[in-house]
Amino acid sequence: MSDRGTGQTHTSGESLLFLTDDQLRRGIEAMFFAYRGFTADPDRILQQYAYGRAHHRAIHFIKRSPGNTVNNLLDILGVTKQSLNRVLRALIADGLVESRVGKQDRRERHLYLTETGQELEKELSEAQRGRMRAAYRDAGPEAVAGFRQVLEQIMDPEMRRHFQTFKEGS
Amino acid sequence: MSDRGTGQTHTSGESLLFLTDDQLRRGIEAMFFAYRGFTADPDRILQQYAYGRAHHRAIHFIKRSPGNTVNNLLDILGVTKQSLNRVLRALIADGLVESRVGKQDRRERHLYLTETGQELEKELSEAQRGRMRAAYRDAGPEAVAGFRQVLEQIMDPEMRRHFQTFKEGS
DNA sequence: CAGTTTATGTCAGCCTTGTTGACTTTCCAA
DNA sequence: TTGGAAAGTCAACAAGGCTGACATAAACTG
Repeated sequence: MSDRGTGQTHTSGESLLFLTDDQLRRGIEAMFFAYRGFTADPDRILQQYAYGRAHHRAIHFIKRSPGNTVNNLLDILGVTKQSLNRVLRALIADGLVESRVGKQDRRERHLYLTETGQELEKELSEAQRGRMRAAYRDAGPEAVAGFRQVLEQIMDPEMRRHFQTFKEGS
Repeated sequence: MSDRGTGQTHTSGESLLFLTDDQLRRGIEAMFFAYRGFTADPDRILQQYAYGRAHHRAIHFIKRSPGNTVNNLLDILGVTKQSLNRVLRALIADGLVESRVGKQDRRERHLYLTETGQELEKELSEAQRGRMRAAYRDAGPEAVAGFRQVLEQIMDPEMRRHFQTFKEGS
């Protein structure tokens, strides 16, 4: 099983063994298991506040670019406005997010974290960064560069747009 | 924001700029966007069969180690037996998975893909591998090694056990 | 052999988070 | 002034998590 021709061949004398189906399968499983770990710590925290991952995602991207419109957030998160709205309504009602009417275009709502929202964001992101920091440290800077490179290639091109690519130098 | 002390320091003269909160944030977002791409192709296929990601995961791990018991699968997938059972029931009813009573221990059920199950598995994994292969090829073997290293560090230790580590050499 | 533990399955009910469809309000712009 | 975009809301539904309770069969243990 899984030793179909693809990837077993060689081109231009370079070994392409890292492209075998079995290597790809390992990569796939690594993504699966790692993503579980990646979300585990924030999930535990969110439970205490009766929130879910959807709330975390909204909080994260509002923190990243405060004043973002709902439409923009919808595009980034890739969910329907009804789905996002339910989450935002809860966060606004609980005083974690503030929705301000746009000044140029008063149809738009610009989203900001309140003080309380900042606090939860910090708690969540510190937990998540803690794990990432440990992983980065153990793997080293070169591995991290490869990690980021591969992840960026896995993304849909439209998502790569939202992902502010790390430009090195300086 | 996000320029707290951690990671900005230097130890033993080595630059630890890759551990800044901002770099970590980028890694976190990369995981988020990449995971979306990672599941996008199989998701599209599954929709045609009225299955979901949960079915894909079960199919994947039954394919990976045929004859696995339900308990083992539960451990790998990290869901409740009720949740897995719902999925397995559908797959068995649809003739994609076969459940055989254990020979040593007749309480156990050993799971196998049927011919039809193999076919769907192939369709799903070829789609998913296609994206991974392209990403791997574009990033190159060294980036892939780093990618795998970091992912393995992100996992929970218990999950690392299930993840058959790639041992290089020959 | 009796009692306990283990593996599995199943029913019922709940929650989160995604979906679609329909409809309203606001308001910009042609 | 009218069309359409942006945003919000209501309703209904589905997938796939969860807990709790319970049933069965098999294996294990004293």
